[in-house]
Amino acid sequence: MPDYLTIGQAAGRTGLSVHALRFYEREGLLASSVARTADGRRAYSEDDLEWLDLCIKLRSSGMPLAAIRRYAELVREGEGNEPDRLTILREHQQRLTDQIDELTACLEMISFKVQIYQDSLEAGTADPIWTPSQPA
Amino acid sequence: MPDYLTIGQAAGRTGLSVHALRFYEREGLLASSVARTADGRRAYSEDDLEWLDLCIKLRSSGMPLAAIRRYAELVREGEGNEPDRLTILREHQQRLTDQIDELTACLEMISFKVQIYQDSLEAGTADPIWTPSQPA
DNA sequence: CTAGGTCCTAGAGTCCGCTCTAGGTCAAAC
DNA sequence: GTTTGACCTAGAGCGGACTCTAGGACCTAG
Repeated sequence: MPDYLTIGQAAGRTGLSVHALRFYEREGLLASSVARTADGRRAYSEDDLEWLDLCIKLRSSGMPLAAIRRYAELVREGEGNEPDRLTILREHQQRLTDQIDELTACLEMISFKVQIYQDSLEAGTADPIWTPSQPA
Repeated sequence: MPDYLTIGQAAGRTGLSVHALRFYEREGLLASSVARTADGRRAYSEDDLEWLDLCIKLRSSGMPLAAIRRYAELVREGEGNEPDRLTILREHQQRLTDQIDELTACLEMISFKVQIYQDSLEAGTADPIWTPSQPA
């Protein structure tokens, strides 16, 4: 009896809402089905939580639910499809790298703008720096 | 007469769709209103395109349309609200930094998983590395 | 015994960011 | 002179990811 958690507790620990937990399950995002108590309530194991944490990381890095579902399906199918899983992960890895590069570029631009506004605000009161036609 | 572009050309140059260009305008995301030809067609200036590029960068880094609209409003209002603009930019800058950190963490996790799958696939054919209960 | 709290299911609703449609104008090409 | 193609407006529709509601079961405390 490796302590199981109720859906409410699982929500507390993962940061997902109770609704989202049920939703993820319905959507087939879980690698293995959540156990139920005698009266039909969900009982989350540590493994379930670990998997959920993976899902959260994948989601928060922009992987669509459909892709997570696909990955979960492969895991459910069991051994033998590791190359397919690897492909999914590597594709996401690539997207992630690209995304970080893009965000970094955006950050640079924003930082540049922030610097300019700051300088102008510090220098005098509201010195216009940008052309009137396109103050940014 | 600094050459103006039709909406189709503007779409080509920005990468936005014609629909999206009209949508952004309707949503008040533009800093200054796009000129019109005698017969009512949009005529985009270089300044318009520059502003659109800024919008695209802000969007692609996750700034919601509402925030871009707010920023555009401030710019339309003219000088005097630079501190407010700066605040919006700095908030986004912060979110961006956080987001990059988060993505970097996710990337590390994914890369770790990729490494493990790769090692196991290279070693023998499909060596299970993960506990049966939670193959990731 | 009843009020409150947590849980259940199925399905409807919401928000965001577009995307597409309908119905119409205009100009150039055939 | 009609067809093609780019443009116009207003507004409907869509996909993704939740989020919430309705209606009901069960348990615990007062």
